Amino acid sequence: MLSLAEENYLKSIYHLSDAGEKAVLTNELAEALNTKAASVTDMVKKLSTKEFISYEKYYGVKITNKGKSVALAVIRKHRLWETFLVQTLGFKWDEVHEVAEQLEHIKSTLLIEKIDEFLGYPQVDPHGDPIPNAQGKIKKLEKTALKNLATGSESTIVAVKDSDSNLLKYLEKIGAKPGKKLTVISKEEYDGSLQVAIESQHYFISKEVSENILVTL
Amino acid sequence: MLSLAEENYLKSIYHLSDAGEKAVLTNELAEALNTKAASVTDMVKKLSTKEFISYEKYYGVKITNKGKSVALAVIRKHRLWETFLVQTLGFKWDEVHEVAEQLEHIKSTLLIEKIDEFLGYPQVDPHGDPIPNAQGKIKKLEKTALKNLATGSESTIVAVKDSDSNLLKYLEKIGAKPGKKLTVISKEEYDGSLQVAIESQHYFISKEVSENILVTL
DNA sequence: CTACAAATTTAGACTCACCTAAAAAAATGT
DNA sequence: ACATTTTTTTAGGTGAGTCTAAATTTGTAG
Repeated sequence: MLSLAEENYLKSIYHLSDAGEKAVLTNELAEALNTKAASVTDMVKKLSTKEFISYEKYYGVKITNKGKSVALAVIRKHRLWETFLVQTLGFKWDEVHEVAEQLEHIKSTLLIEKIDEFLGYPQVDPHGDPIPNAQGKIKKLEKTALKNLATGSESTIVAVKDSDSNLLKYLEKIGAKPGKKLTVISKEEYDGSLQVAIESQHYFISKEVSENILVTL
Repeated sequence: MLSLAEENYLKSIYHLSDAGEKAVLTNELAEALNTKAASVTDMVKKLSTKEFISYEKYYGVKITNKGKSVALAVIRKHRLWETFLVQTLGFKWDEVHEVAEQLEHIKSTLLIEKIDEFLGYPQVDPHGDPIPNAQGKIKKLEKTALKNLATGSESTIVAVKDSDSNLLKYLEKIGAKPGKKLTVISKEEYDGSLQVAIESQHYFISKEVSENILVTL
């Protein structure tokens, strides 16, 4: 059974390596985990002998498939808990991270499968990040800012980048929640604002706001 | 901030001392916490200097008010999580303990208050144990086995003692769930069986079953 | 190519929570 | 009352995960 620290290292390595694409350096990891390089070296040796990563002195670490599957399980739990906190308990999505960091380490496959079921098998968390399935498969979706869309294009809201609570309230009011469909009616060249339709209601959206809404086609 | 181990010690001390009534001995604690007496002595010294308990060599420990409030906060979380697991996620109440042992250590007052609200401020957990409020006050209720009731008395089901899944299924079928009202219609002296009404339906209940249903007047 | 800077590793130490074995105190039986 | 048993404490040690300071390796600029 992996310790809390080991799980956190693997999660960070997974993220910093872009899902295992590139190697991760000691200092990057130390920074991400709020610890010192010397501590990272120690832990990295341990994870290496356990074959969750491969480690070459002075060249950084690469995550193995074994390591990836641990990382993805933790990420799955993190994102499901975040979704639960927001959808079920009414947390604002900028309040959930810290708690989810704790909940992601609860050991019980039954629990997380029940939460998944209870939430109706969501595909993305409240930040719009995809939730790995029980086998660790991620369905990755192309996210782009609303402002990049062409006139006439249809898309689905996936997340909001900023966590300003005025913005959140405004979006709440116009029904711009993750999952909602959205069509770009027109764009104003001179100020970057645009007109959109959400459930056949039309709204004007400023350039600033349109940069903070993430959508998928 | 208290460590996981410290919280577990305080919780055990609280329980073993009958809510702080009597002193707890080193060996009792070692047994309850699955550890060795020598380890208990160490920890008990630490908790004592932090004033969560008072400790007198060879005479055991007594929990202080400060210690009680920590213990009650942990117990509150444990019981709310158990209630959540059973009521919301459909766990059987004999499957929840291990997971709740982990969840009770999640640090977030907001989270536990939201869970409490979501559950509708339950008074007892699925085992019929009372849930302390946010201030640590426990409303204790007189529990007794159904078999002890006199003919004609009305009561509310509070919990089921046994965790036999056939029993649980049977009780499910006749609607004998915690919270349900129940009236004793008649008692048979020769075999201890009794007839009860649950929501104006009448059922025969054997002596064995009546020993496993806990009620409150 | 060499000297310096930056990144990384090693060495040694700390805290936490646990352990075993031995010593000490308290409880018990006759 | 005293010897034996039981309980508890002390002493010393372990592993996990962290730290600082020093040593080493790698990268870079002239």
